[in-house]
Parts: sequence; structure tokens; C-alpha cells
Amino acid sequence: MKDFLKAYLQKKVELTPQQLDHWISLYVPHKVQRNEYLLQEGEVARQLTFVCQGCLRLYSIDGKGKEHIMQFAPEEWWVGDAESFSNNTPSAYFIDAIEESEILQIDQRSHAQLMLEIPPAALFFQNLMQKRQAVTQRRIAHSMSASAEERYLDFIKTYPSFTQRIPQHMIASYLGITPESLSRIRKMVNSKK
Amino acid sequence: MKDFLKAYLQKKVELTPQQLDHWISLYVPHKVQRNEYLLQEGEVARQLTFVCQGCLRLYSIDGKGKEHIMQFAPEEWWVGDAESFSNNTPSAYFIDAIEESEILQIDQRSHAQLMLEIPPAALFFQNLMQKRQAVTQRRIAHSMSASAEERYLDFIKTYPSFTQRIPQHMIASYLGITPESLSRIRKMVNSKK
DNA sequence: CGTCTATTTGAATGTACTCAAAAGCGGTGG
DNA sequence: CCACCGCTTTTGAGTACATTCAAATAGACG
Repeated sequence: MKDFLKAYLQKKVELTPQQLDHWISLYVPHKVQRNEYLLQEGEVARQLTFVCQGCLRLYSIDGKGKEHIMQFAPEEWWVGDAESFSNNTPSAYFIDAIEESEILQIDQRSHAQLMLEIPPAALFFQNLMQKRQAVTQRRIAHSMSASAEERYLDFIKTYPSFTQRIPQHMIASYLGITPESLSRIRKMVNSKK
Repeated sequence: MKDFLKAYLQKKVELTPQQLDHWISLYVPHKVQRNEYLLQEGEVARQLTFVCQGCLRLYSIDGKGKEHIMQFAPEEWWVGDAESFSNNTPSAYFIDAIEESEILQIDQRSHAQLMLEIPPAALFFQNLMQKRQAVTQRRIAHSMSASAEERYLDFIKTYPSFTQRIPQHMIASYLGITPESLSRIRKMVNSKK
């Protein structure tokens, strides 16, 4: 399971073998069942998670009890509430498993340590955050400018692999529409071609 | 003008006088007129900007020619396209001045230098990015769960000072609604009380 | 004062939503 | 292997919220 992270880091970051081994040594492997929570609203996010196998989701629940999915995290994705994780503040989000998953987790202290000890790691995570911010910002612009249909088509184009494995009502939640609307949109799209 | 940044940094970061002076020394002051661009789509963002006086905005323009404002930046705010700035890639955004403004700018190289030389500065900007990400993410969740009216009320509550000085059609653009809709919403809200 | 832009108002339209019910799918146990 | 259960997806009908297009009014600036 740690080999999976190893291969990933080798691909992504320039590191000496020692750095690589040290980095990896800080993670603890876990198995989680479908629907199992890694984080719930109000808790402090004490772990940052890397997904080796399976799929997680990060979402919030609004005042009316509706879920709003911020991120899906299949293999090779990182998930966590960065704000809560680094400031030790209660999170506004939930994280749970969509599928039975194998994950690696690092706690706040080890992560902070890592940032100091291995500068390329600090750089890597900074870059990761930045990309996430870019994606999130584009998502806002897109949700303001595009129709639900356009947003759906863009989603399946951007994340073709997600479309297969993620339940439709969750994709609807990610897109900010109702499951019924997504169903109708799919019908439309299929009849077009 | 630089005194303004100095006072700001003293408030926000623990620094030795030498660190503070060095940090500040890296910025170049500018005056910009209303409607003047600091960045246009397709350009690389070569500067990171701190606003001393006035107000800027960061926005994109979609395929139909509509503006979508991502951020307003009055006094004490930082603006820039972090992705473009640090990766030297073309930006998808525009930045211009809503009011005649006084700003301080730092270029890519000086900023990178600063990150290495003054660790508290690196920490500060990392934190800034993180907060921005948190705000952006909340904005998505909110735009999915709340009506236009709720979003407007939330906006004037969160940014009361913006409401005075920013033209209404720009607030509409930030909220992701048409100016006409915002006008009607305001009418509604006023008649309620 | 006149011009240009921003805001308001009106009427018609449309996109996505709600509520309700049916159909489909997957897993479990008899 | 089939019957049943729970959950997801689909379909239908009616509705609501925000949009578009058009025109009038108000405000700002030279």
C-alpha cells in the first residue's frame, strides 16, 4: 500500500532515496468501508489522507440538510480540510468513503515536521494547494456562466473515469443540481447523438 | 505608501525590524487610474499586488462575453493570479481598478527570493492562500444552497464596506446574477423592513 | 445642460426545482 | 433460483426563481 505512494511520489517529486523513504515512513495505512467517515463537521481534521485504492468524497451539509460535494478523491488524490488541519479549527466538512478504500494518513505534527525537513515536500504541497485553488476558482466561474447541461458535459470530459464509478446523484450534488435534473439532462444528451 | 504596507505587516506578522524593512524594500509603488488593467487574459501575471488605497477587481470573461468577478480588493488586500504568477503560465483572468488606486507590486523573482530569505513571509503567504481557498470553497457551497436573495444578504453582511463603494452591477457579477435581478432583490429586501 | 452609464421597472420566457410516483437495479435470505 | 427489500434513477405535472429583451428613469461627469 505504501508502495503505491512511493511510486506516486517518484513520479511527482525529485527526491533522494532517503528523503523518499523518510517521507513515506510518516504515513499510516488504513482500510475504510463504504460510508465510513474520516471526518465529520465540527471535528478537527487531524489527518491528511492519500488514496491508494477506492474513492472518498469531501462535502458539506447545508441548513436544509442537503449535501454539497466539493471534491471526489479516487486513487492518487489527496483529501483533507487544509484549513482545519493546519489551524486546528473545527471543520465545516465531512469526508467519507464512496467505495471500500485503502488509504494512507499523516497527522498534523508529522506533516509539519515533513514541511521543515524536506523542502521539496513543502514545495509539492504548496503547489498542490495552488492547483486546487485554481480548480475551485474555475468551478465558480463555470457554474456562473454555463447551464447545467454544459456543466455536466464538461464534468464527464474533465473526469471521464469518475463518470463510471460515481453514483449519479453524487455527480448531481457536485454539479449543484438535483438528481432529477441530471437524469433529464442525460436523457437529452443521449437523444442528441 | 510603503508605510501602509509596513503598518499592515507589523499587525500581521512577527518580524525583526531588519526583516520588515527588507520585505518592504522589494515592492514598487504605482498609481493606477479607474479602468486601468493590471493583468489581462493571456498574459503572464508578473506581479503580485498589495492595495494601499482604492479598489481592484479580479475577474474572468466567459465565452458569451460576460464578466465574472472572483474577488474585490480594497485597502489591505492582496490580488494576483497565484497560478500564473508562480508557474509563469498565461492567466485566464483580468485585474483592473474600480477606483483610482495606490498599489505596491512585487515581481516573481523578488517574491521567490523573499520566500527563501524570510521564512515567516513564506508562512504568511501560505496562510493567505489557504484562507482564500477556504473562502472560495465556502462560496461554492453557498451558491449551491442559497437563493440569490440569501446570497446578497450574506454578501452585505460579510462585506458591509464593499456595499457602499462597489457599483451594483459588479456585486451582481460577483453573486452570479444579472444586474436586473439584483435590483429587484434589493427592492424586495427594502420593502420587507 | 447634455451625454453616457447605471439602475429600475415591466412583460414574457425558460431552466431547473419540488413533489409524487413508477421503474430499474443490486443484494440478501428463504 | 426467485422473491423481496432498499436504494437509485427515471418520468410526469405543476411551479418558482431568475433570465432576457426592451424601455424608462436616475445619477454621474464633463
